[in-house]
Amino acid sequence: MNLLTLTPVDVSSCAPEGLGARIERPQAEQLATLLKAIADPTRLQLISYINASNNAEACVCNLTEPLALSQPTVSHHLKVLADAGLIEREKRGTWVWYSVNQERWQQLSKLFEV
Amino acid sequence: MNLLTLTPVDVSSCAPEGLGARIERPQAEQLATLLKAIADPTRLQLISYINASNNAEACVCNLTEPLALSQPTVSHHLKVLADAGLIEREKRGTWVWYSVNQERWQQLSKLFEV
DNA sequence: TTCTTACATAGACATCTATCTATGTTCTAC
DNA sequence: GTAGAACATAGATAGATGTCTATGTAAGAA
Repeated sequence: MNLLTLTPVDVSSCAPEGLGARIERPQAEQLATLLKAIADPTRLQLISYINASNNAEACVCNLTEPLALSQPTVSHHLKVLADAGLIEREKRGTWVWYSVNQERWQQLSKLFEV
Repeated sequence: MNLLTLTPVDVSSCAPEGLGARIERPQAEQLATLLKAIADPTRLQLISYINASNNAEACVCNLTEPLALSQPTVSHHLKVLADAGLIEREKRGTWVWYSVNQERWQQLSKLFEV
């Protein structure tokens, strides 16, 4: 089974009332998949490092050293975040630049307004 | 190692600027522990079911049947949520009533205001 | 006391996941 | 076309986790 769905979950349509009303299993699983993407210390750091970078974007090579992780491991985590729609990927020459999808984070924020 | 720290993380002091500024490993691990508590479909359903109950509280016996899970499994998930400070426990007679810690959820909401 | 009900804890087990090394792919430069 | 740099993918492995059954604990009723 895939770690994450290929089409990122739309929080607002999948749980329009947040967690204030009963959500059924399929919606709960979609939300959990999205939340699992951020429920990891390395990925939280990646997000914060990208946000704190120039133009709020960073390439993989800028992230491996400060996190003291191998390049494939960082690539793996960035893929998880990208598959969840939380960050965006843009290839420019040999480099790949990642940036945070702000709209998506705002959706998440609303989910917790119980 | 414990699944969750015994003293629930204070989001606002551990990441005062949310994910807008670099967070270091210890803070990232604390936040991840908190987020892992909600990054599970069963626990998301539990939260929503508690919120949707009378007086926004529910006992274990009210939750096992609609979730089609064994009582120990439900107890386990409620413990994870309680240890993270996301729900509160109150024993009344033989029953144990769980309710959502609203303040804590608001803290979480602010975390995502990137 | 004894029984029953509601819940927690312990231990086992299958699955998931974070990390690594090794290798593939796609650019740029020469 | 060849070499090197940046990143992705594949496969392996140790550790984490969600679920269960079995059992313990505490409170009320008879």
